[in-house]
Amino acid sequence: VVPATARLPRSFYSRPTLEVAESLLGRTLYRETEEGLVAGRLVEVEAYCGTEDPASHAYRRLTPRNAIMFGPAGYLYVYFTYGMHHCANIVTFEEGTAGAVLLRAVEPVEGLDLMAARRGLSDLRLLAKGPGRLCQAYGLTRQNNGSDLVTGDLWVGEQRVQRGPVLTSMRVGVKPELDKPWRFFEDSPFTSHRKASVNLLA
DNA sequence: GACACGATGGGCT
DNA sequence: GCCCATCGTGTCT
Repeated sequence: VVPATARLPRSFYSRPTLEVAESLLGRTLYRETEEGLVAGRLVEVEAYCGTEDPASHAYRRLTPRNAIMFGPAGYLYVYFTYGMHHCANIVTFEEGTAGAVLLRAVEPVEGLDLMAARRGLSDLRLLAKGPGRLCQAYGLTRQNNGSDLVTGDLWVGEQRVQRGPVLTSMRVGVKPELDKPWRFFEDSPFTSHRKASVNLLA
């Protein structure tokens, strides 16, 4: 059952990246297409802080791939990696700062059959655990790069449901010397890399 | 043009 | 936990 909740306005995303990342946790990510509706509660995200963050794709300069991150907040940045996976981010902060929040995992809520069909498996815990799996479950590819979360077929609802405290850790897959404790997650069977859950901000 | 390298995930030990 | 497929992208020549 999809809760009757309005989508988040652009002003939600037009804030400092770490604030947006923390406050996205527990909110529901929706996508409605011809295939149907899928929804999942965000349980894991990571903040990437543009030209101030050597782990960000936007660290060096604006390029054709990362251009969307330099624009206004509330748009989707999707990139392709390892020859087979997509990762989706929500652009944050003010135009020109290139902040983004990587969507790493959701707890599936609605459209489980559609997610399972797109993923080619039915294990609930594996539908959207990890950024590549999340993109596959939502059907997101480079074609969705630049999608507007304020008006488009992908959006985040205002309602927030938290099943536990917001934990933080170093980010996943980032060289330690470049990293910051900018991963925000909930201890959940739907969160990836639970063993790497060192809370360095506590 | 050439080349090195992933903000990963599935399979196997 | 370890291995590695696979290809778009950025950077350098």
